[in-house]
Order: sequence, then structure tokens, then C-alpha cells
Amino acid sequence: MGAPKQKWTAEEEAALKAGVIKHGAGKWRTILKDPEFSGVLYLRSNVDLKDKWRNISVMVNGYGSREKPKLAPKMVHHVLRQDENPMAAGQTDEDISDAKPLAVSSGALLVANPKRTTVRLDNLIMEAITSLKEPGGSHKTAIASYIEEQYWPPNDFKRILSAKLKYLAANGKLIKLDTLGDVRGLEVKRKYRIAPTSVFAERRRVSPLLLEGRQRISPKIERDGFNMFTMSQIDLDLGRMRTMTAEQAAEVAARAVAEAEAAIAVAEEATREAETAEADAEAAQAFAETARKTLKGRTTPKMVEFITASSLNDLF
DNA sequence: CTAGGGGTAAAT
DNA sequence: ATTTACCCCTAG
Repeated sequence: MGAPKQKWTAEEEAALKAGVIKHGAGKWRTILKDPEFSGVLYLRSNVDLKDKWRNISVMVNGYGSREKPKLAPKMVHHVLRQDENPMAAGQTDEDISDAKPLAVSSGALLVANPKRTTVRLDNLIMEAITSLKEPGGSHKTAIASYIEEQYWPPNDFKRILSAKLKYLAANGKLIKLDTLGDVRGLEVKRKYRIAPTSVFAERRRVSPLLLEGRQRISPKIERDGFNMFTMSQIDLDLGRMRTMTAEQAAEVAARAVAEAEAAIAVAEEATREAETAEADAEAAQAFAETARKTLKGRTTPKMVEFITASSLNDLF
């Protein structure tokens, strides 16, 4: 029957949009095979992409290919920014009209369309972060720039953005890095990254062959010798943890995981031969590991369950 | 493979 | 009730 439902995540949507820009609407197989997107879209089929694109289009102007026009085409104030998209060049007219939903979608949504003005700034944020693909996450300013570039946000947008980021971070949808400092010259502090949503919910029907592509979590780091500075920081945090409530500790542990991932992402990006980057990433990972063990060892069953339920397992 | 038409059902 | 994800089918 139907389908148990797997809502499209913001990053999948972003990947789809990016794919359409890069390869054109309709080149779904191509988008899917593109290594740049296969990592995110590996559980979607070409038909899924097509249908999703259809849904997006429908959402934008009351009628896609389906749905009869009940309302006369309202002239949307052309708030649409004729942006300097890479697609302007040598595209067929078909491609241009096909790619329109993307442009209209966001631009119009944010400013013009009265009904959908409330449209998820959340999603824009997610899209920004995933599209920026900055290792370890993105700063508020980068996120703001991205959104401003792509859309036409209201003037008080930055204020709202700040509030929204704070809210999302408090809610666990985003993780704000702050205990880690620089990793190999790259600032990680105050970056926001998308929380590990345990995207590991496996799906039936997924061709095993497609899974080969990319392992979610990082390279084995096989150095020995830890960064002593970071280690003492870890000790400090662990010590503090013992005096916390279960919830607080769990939060810290969860964040530790996120930061370990961030550090690893940064380490992957920053020059491969860099020893210190790896050491830092490893230290962070070790911290998370230790945190997990410590927590497990001393907590109530309920707490262990919480931890397991959160994305800790994805990492280890 | 893609475009669409059309349908079901889960979420909201 | 609407939206949204997914399915299936057919014609190019």
C-alpha cells in the first residue's frame, strides 16, 4: 500500500534544488548519480525526485501540472530577483521554465505570497547550512548572507534569524558549537550545524548497491598521542559532568558527539597531512567516547536509553 | 529514462 | 480538508 512516509529533509530538498540547478530539471538520474548529491539523496529514487519536484512546483504556484486552476493567475509582484544564476547561460527554454519553481519558490514565498509568508525560516536555515557545506557548520553571518543572496528577506530578517537560530539550537534541531576552539586554523566556535537526526533509519527498497557510495562517518583515525591541552579540557568537562543532572549530562554528551563530528569534518577538509587536525578530531572523538562510557556506567536505565536513542550510536 | 496523469494514505 | 510522499501506469 501507499508508503510509510519519509518526509523530505531540508538537506535533501536543498540537494535536489542544487541538483536541478546544476543538471537541469528532469535530469533526475543524473542528479542521483552525481557524487555531490548521492550522499544525501541515496535513499531517493529518480521518481521520488520527480515527484518531489512536482510537489514543490505545486506549492509555489497553486497549480503544477496537477490541480485545476481554481484561481485566476494572480500577478505576483515580481519580487523575483533575476539572480546571476549559473543557469542563465546556455540553457534551453525548456530548462529555464522548468527550473523556475525553484527561483519563485523561495523568493516569492518569503516576501510576496501573503499566505505563505510564514514559510519556514527553519527550512531556509537548514538549506543554507547544507548548501554552504562548510566543514563543521556555518556561522550566523554566513547563513544570513546565504539567505540574503538567494531570497529577498524582510529588513528585520537578521533579528528574526538570530532568534530562530537560538530557538533551533535550544531545541536540538541545530547544534551550536562552542566548546571546541580552532581546529587547524579553522574556527569552529559559534558555528551552527544540523543536529545528527539519526538519519540512519534504514529503508526498505533501497538497493544495496547504492549504499556503497559513502560511509556516513569518517575515516579511521589511527594516530596515537593525544593533544594534551584538549585532554585536560576533556577532564574538566568530565568532572563537571558528574555534578550534573542526567539531562544536562546527556545534553553535553550529545553535543560532544556533534562536536566530534564537526572536528572530524574540519579535519577531513583541512589538509590531509595535518597531524594536529587529526589529533584534535581524535581528541574530540575520544571525549565523546569517554563521555558516553562514563555516562553509561553511572546512570539510570532511563538515561541509557535516552543516550542510545540519540545519535550517539551513529558515531560509534 | 522522463513527463504526466491518476490514485492511496499518512501527516498536519 | 489539505498537503505531501509514494506508487503505478502509459506514451514518448
